[in-house]
Amino acid sequence: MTITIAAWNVNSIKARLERTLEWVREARPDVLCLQELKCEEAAFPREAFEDEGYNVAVDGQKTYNGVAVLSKFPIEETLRGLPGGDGDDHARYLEAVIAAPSRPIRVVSVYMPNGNPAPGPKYDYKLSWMDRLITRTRELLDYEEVLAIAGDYNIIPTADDVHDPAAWADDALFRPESRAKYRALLNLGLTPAFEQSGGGAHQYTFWDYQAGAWQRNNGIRIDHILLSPEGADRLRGFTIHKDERAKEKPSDHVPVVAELDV
DNA sequence: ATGGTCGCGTAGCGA
Repeated sequence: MTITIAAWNVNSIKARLERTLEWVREARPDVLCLQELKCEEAAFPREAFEDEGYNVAVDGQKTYNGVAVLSKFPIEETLRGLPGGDGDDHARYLEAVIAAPSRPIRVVSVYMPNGNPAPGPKYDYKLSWMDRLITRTRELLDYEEVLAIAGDYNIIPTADDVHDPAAWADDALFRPESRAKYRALLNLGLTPAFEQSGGGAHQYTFWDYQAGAWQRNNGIRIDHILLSPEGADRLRGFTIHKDERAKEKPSDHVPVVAELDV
């Protein structure tokens, strides 16, 4: 069977509810990982998605962050928050096993720290958060399952993934240490669905609200779906739903969708 | 042009 796994930073689920529901009705992803909910779990519009046929798991937070996993199939939540945080209470990591009819699929909704300004404490937090993700990913890869780690990584992987590399040289999303840490994550054995399905230059997933970034196509590619070997073997396609950015009251990110033959 | 836009929450921060 074919299933689709989507990731979307909605930049407030309350501000984006109608836009999100509309897209869900059109795209009907089997699994949807959401980021930047900007609300607590109790305030998440759970019923609206249940009415569309989805099970819902939420790790919410007031004002900032917040991640969710929605699935047409039953969800078993396996981990909420990355271990090793020493009091880190940011809602940025939600891991679950989806009981798809053919086989279980492990899915993680991730919202990586932005890290700006760099250098500084926020950048240190980003890099240490990535170290914690690397540690957890090692454990997950040992399971040898179909695994998708999907979301807003706040990482521009290469100079092909930004309109103006020079302008972003000192940004936390593009600095060498950030990109090296991202490569270290991939080198554990994860495959980006984007690259596996052909990749390409200047395929953006985010355009700033400011300075006419969308109109000028001043974008960056920072939303990624990373697959275990068992997942990468089954990848059949990857799509960036760029049209969402042109609609009324859009998120600054657009959905990305991986299609797997499981 | 040394800003520019959103969302939250109702000032100023985060992105």
